[in-house]
Formats: sequence, structure tokens, C-alpha cells
Amino acid sequence: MSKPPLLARDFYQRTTEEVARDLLGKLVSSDHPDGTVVIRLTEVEAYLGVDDPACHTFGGRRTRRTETMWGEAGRAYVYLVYGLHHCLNVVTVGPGRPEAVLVRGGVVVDGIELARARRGSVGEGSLTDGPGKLCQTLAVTTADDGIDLCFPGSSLRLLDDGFRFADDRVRRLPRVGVDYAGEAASWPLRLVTDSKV
DNA sequence: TCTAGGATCGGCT
DNA sequence: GCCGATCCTAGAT
Repeated sequence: MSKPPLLARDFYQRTTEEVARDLLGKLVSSDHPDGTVVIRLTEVEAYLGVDDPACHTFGGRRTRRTETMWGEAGRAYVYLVYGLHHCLNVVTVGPGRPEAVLVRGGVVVDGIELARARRGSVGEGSLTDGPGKLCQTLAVTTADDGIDLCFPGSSLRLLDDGFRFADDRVRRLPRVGVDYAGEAASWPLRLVTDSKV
């Protein structure tokens, strides 16, 4: 496939909800010694920082884990949930505004053989239909926390090949797995598209 | 130090 | 549809 341009820093330096919407349809490219896997994003969730009870930085929490979210936009925030699954996020806005977009799902558009090998014998549809699975497919771990997604030499990058989902293909739903966040659990910050690309 | 709980997944009923 | 795995993180002591 041809080589689509990198998303520039200013793409991420907007409101988190704008970035989340525009991330749908963009490409995530992951380079490792065993090869490259590229996916097109079809599902994301916005996390709105210190005023969002579902966000790791709610109330201004700043710890070693969340340090990346407090920094520059356009970097990867990777953490471990339930002790065994990784989650990939994209830091938005800018320094001092610890907000991010959680990457929940996509479809593999390049490196399908490697993706299958990493995920074991599972059906095509279940390759990347969840944050933990997606990280396994892209071989993303906490070692990738803080990576600059705008830097051409990074092993993890976000690309724009010009594709965009039409507004009528984007659905806004409540976020998943954040019941503990009270009313915020029902905020429609989960953006889903149908995965037929 | 110690304790409680989690931005999930896959297997089982 | 329900439930357990599994261990890191954060906050309390």
C-alpha cells in the first residue's frame, strides 16, 4: 500500500470530543521486528480529564501511571487493566489538560497474517473488537507508553489516508465499563461506526 | 506496607 | 447471560 501522511501535532491539540470524532477512519500503524500491522479505527471513547469521573485524571489525580496524559498531545497513553489487558489511548488538548481518547476497535487493513498469528485462532471479526484485543493485535504494551505518534521514526504512528466516515455512520453511545462513574457513565462519549470499510 | 478494586476477555451455563 | 482470572495501581494506614 502507498504511504499515507502522518497526522500532525495540531490534529490532537483540539477538544477531546473533536479529536475522537476525527480519529474514526484514521490508520494506526505498528512496526515491530516481526512485521507491521495497520488498522483503521472504527470505535473510540473520549475521556474528558479532571471533570470526568470516569477518567483516570478525575479531580486532578496525577500519578506515575497517568503522567503521560498530563503531557504533550499526540502521544500514546498505554496502561494495564484488570492486571492482564493493555489499553491504548491518544493524548489530546495539551500540557496541563490530561484528556485522552481510548482506542476501542478497528479493522486490520495491513499485516493480517501477523495479526492472526498474534491473536491465535480466532474469527476475523474478533481480531480487534475490544481495547485489549486491539493492543494484542498491534503488539502494544506499557513499554509503548509515552511514544510520540507524530514522529516518523516511532514504532507506533497515526496516519491519514483521506478516508472519513460520514456523520450518519457514526453513532454516539454511553461508554463501556465505567458504571462506577455515576452519571458520567451515561455521557455519550463512545463513538462507534459500522465496521464495513 | 497493606488492601480493594478495575476504561477486559474468554469460557461456561 | 454470567463469572472468574490475575496483578497492577492508588489510596489508606
